[in-house]
Amino acid sequence: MEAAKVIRALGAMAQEHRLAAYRLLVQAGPGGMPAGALAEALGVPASSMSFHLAQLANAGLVTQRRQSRSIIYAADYAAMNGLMAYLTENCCQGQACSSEAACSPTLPPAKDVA
Amino acid sequence: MEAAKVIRALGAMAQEHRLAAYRLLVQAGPGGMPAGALAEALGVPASSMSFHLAQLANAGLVTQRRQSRSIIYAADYAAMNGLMAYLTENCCQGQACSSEAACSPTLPPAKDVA
DNA sequence: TCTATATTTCGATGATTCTCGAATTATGGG
DNA sequence: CCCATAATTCGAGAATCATCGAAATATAGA
Repeated sequence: MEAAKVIRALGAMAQEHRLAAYRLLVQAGPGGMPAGALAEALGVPASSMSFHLAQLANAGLVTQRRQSRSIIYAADYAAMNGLMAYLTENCCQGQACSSEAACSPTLPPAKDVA
Repeated sequence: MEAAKVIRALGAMAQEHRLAAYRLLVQAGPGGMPAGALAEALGVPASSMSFHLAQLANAGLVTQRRQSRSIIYAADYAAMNGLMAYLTENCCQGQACSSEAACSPTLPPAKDVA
């Protein structure tokens, strides 16, 4: 994932309603959720929700498909993986950066691989 | 890490110069880099760089310490770990979300843990 | 103290973002 | 065709962000 796309993805998530919406979509799974349900769940006017969903979609973090009168949004897991991979590689010294392996503050003491 | 802090961290990284600066700081390691070196490396005026570094510091992503006439910035790995942990837990269904274990688009077929 | 270096703060400007009601588009049913 | 539902687009306002030169602050050395 190139830097420009990463910046758009980060910017898309850096907003209260959008982060909340994305979290709901992750919970919802591949089935996704209609825009209206998200708006109601977050207590946001439909037009505002639409604005935020467009940002998420533009950043490639969510997909949209029409189903009858509703438009169903769903989290795009591949995009999230790409973002996590970028951050892990570029912002965590390539460490696995999670509970199992915390970002080491410096390079490993010795190159035990070479 | 609570949502508000996550949003500030995401917003701090969602900018070309700031993402680039943070990457340089990660590469630099715990020793960090002085503000001027970052400004020069990125080709940004000192006052602009200072503005961006303040954002990163405010988000808790970097620390600053004075060393003689320079102010040394360094990546705060704990903050990055917290951010990654939040994203992994809330945006990846708790999967390890990295090369070794891609975010599964849905819950595992069976609960082989229980 | 005077001067040079390193950085931040101030101030002004332009650009982007967020919000939300009103109007518009798309779909489905009678 | 008409009406209701679901969503988006439009338009205007407020708020925040990004940029950068000039001025201010802090440190160090002669």
